[in-house]
Amino acid sequence: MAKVYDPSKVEEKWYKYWEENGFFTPKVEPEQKPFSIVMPPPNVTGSLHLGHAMDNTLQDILIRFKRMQGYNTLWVPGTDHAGIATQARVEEQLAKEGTNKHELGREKFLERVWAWKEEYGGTITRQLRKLGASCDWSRERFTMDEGCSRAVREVFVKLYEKGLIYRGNYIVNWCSKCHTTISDIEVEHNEREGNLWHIRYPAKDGGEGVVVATTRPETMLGDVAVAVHPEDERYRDLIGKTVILPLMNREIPVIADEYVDREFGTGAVKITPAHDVNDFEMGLRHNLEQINIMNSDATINENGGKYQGLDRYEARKQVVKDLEDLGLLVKVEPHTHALGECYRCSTVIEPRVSKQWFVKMKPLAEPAIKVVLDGLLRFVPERFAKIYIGWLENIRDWCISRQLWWGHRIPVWYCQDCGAEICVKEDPTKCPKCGSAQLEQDPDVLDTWFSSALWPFSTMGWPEETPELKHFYPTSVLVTGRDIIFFWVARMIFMGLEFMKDVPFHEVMIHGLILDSQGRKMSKSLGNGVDPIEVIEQYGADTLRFMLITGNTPGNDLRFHFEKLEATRNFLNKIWNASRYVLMNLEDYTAKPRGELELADKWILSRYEDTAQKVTRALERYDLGEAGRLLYEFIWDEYCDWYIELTKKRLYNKEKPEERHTAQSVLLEVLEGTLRLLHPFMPFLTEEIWQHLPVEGETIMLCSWPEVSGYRDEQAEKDMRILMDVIRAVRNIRAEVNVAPGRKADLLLVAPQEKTALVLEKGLDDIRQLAAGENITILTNLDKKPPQSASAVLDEVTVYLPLKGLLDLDKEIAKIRKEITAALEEQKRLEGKLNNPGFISKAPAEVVAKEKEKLEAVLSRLHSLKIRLSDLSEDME
RNA sequence: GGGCUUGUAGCUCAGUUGGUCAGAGUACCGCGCUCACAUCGCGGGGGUCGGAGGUUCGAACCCUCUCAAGCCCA
Repeated sequence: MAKVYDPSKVEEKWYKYWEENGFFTPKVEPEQKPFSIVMPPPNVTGSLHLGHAMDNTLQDILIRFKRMQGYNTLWVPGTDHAGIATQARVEEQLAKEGTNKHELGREKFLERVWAWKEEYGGTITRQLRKLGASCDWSRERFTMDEGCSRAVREVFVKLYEKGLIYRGNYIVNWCSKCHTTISDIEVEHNEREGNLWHIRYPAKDGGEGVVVATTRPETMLGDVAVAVHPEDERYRDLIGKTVILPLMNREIPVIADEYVDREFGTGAVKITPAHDVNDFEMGLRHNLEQINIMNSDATINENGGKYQGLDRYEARKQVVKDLEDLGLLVKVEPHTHALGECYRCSTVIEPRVSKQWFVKMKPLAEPAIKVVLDGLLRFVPERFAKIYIGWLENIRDWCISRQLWWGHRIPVWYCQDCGAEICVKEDPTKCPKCGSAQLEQDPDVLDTWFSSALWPFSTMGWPEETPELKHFYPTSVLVTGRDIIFFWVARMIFMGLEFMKDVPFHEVMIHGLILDSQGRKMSKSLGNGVDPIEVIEQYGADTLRFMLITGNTPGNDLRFHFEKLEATRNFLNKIWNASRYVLMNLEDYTAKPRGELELADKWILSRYEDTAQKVTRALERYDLGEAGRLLYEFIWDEYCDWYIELTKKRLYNKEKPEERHTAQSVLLEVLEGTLRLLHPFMPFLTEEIWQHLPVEGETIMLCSWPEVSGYRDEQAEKDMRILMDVIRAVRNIRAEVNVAPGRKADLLLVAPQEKTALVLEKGLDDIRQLAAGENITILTNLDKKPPQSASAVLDEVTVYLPLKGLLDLDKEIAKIRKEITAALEEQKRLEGKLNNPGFISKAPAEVVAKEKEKLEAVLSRLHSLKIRLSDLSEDME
């Protein structure tokens, strides 16, 4: 084995081994307990980013953990057809070729998209393999594949028949660049600098009229009214009057509506029902006309008079200029306001009235709220449940039609003869009403999230009643980022409840985002993104995985630092080298019952057991960071820094083969168990090492999870602590008085308690080795004054390191005095506590006992310190 | 405007239901290439736990207010 672990040499090999041997692919075993996850399908257009890397690492850890625990484990991977994104890619391609989708025609265009998907769509799934994801690729799905499409069709038709899908003329969010409608949650609101233009609308009767304030002067071309608050004194007389819309010279009424905010602007607001959501609703209340003044590319249309053909922002400039010329522009003031932008391309959204398909949300939302309130579906961390519920309680109908070609086509046909609307599972050939064959299918496709909402059951074969569906649905847990709770999580829940009559998963584990080192979101525009594949190439997948899940707590964001990666890589290397040590000393090892255990053996076995228990518990409550931390501490601080060192004397002494064998056996047992605990986190490293170990089996990933045996040896842990404290104390003294590490030193250890002395006696060799001691004397009672020494006073032991005239007495005395002061303070604090009747009567007995123990320890130490001080003082004389 | 999260050592973060809590990694300082590892070992300095008040025998941890940063929704 090399001195340094090189992940690039082993990762690909093991992944291939696992995948080719079908280790990721479960057989459906109805009598076994199932554990299943559906992977949030990344966009086919995408490549892996750190968010995916973290999300899938979390899932892989859970899956590998449960697999080892013996669950029948299924992790379904797949990709999403990503309507807008994918279509845009192909359109770009066509543009380069000097053509466009309209020249190609719908059918040919879709062929191109499929071809594109075949060629580039595999990128992200290849990258997931590099990450080590143990998902079942034999069940990989795509939201546009045959099965998923059938599910979409089934769901649409059923919802339609139930009256939950309808077509209506409403104001929707239009992206003039993507050229499609988007749903409310696909709109991002960002603060932008703008102006508030104050414009006078003169009265028809020649009066002053009214001044309105607006952030969008160009929309006045579509104004149909001016609204004021009914109780606004300023405008009371105007209500019901008519004003003249400048530029268009249209007569429009002044109406009263409570929606108007008197404080904002002038208190009078222009009403453009076709281009503003609130105006739209007010328009319905007052039965106002909707005048659409824009084309789909956000240029002014024929309803905009002389402004026709201008882009909306050009039109704005022109309108403002013309108003100014007319003397109707009263004032302009700077104003920041939230603008709706397209989540994909950041183009400012244009509210627009058009005929779209909607899902009626109220009836679907109610049960989705209930399952969470009833605890049938749990969010981890819990606080995300509130966000989820809050959203569903205020939900508006879901606009599901998109003006794209790539996606699930809306399964509705219109009879060209009788006008019938036909929605059926199989494509119709003639109108069921009039028999006409003149049918035309709706040109739009469905929102991509419509199909992903079905993911938990569509991937398992629904609407067929497959064995997978029966066994693995509901899935166990969904792991995803908090940014798609609305887009995806909520929709899966109500669809699952509606069509499977059961939740799609029992728990939702929400994790945070990955930020750059300065705490900013990673984004293309900032150029601060980090490519996980490059990280994997440089540091290995295990290092990336471990780094992504440690150092933070569930639900919180994580800052990405290369220093953290390096620290993790070093940890991997540490494990590698600890394993090397074990392996190098295992040549003559044979598995047979071992002899008597030493204190160190009992100690490490007990610590291992404790670690295994805590790691298991942490994983079960989805606290993966904590589990990783526990393993880090156990491996580095306990197994490497102490246990390995403590075994050296036995391993390097071949004269006592039995003792050597015992050490080998415990080293191996603990290492092997620890590797299994570590495997979900670092699949590649653990497999590579495990394969070198003298153990049975095909792969570590199918080994059983270390069972909790309940073995703990409190006494061993306590005794070991004494030994460790003494060793640390000696090292400390040596460093303080500058005794070269290589130089041996004599030691005098005084332990008043017989049992403590016995522990030291037994640990003599260990102290000698780890503290570089030469002649070590252990006494229970110091009958004569010790030689000139540097010393350390512990609770149960006083350590002397004789220094034959080298000692700086002043310094030593000062040190002891300082310690006495500290000890006295602690004594005071503890006594104060124990003399407090409130504490004695109200605190639990264990706590009181603990404090008493502490006091005794302090008193004992204080006693030793005083003796020490008087001895030193005598030396001074 | 409503809601959520965060504010603990120079930096990045832990701190499970209030009682060895004041921690880890990193950075920094000393000493060491001892036959697993210098991607290392040993030792060390460093924080009035954002601020104020309250509950309690006892608060980084619970309550109120307040300041700061970020996110979501309107």
